[in-house]
Amino acid sequence: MTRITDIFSEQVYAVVEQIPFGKVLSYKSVAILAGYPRHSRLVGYALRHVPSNRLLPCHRVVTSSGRLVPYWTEQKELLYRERVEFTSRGYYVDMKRFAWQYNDL
DNA sequence: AGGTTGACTCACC
DNA sequence: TGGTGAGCCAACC
Repeated sequence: MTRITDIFSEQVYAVVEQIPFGKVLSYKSVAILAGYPRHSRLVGYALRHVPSNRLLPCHRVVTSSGRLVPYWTEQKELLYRERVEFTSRGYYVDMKRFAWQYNDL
């Protein structure tokens, strides 16, 4: 297939695989690092369709405001296990402290 | 071929 | 905080 997301998805996966334990990245940042700055929505599409056999820490990808995936209750638990902390009301990841600073590479 | 749909983001209020 | 509306763009009817 020649769908753009086939190539795109591979690059997205490659980025997500590199997110360190205990850190998160926004869809937008993943899109930028994958080389497609305006395709944050497609990152969501790609991650929603990750093959089940593929081991990928996609729970470490959140919205730019730090929100979690709606209706994916397991995600918060996974992040808890990595000692990722949330804002007082618990709706947002504390991005100030837990967003991966990939600029340091 | 064209409208609808998002695991999105940003600006505003 | 929280809602809305516009911009985004390929997949999917």
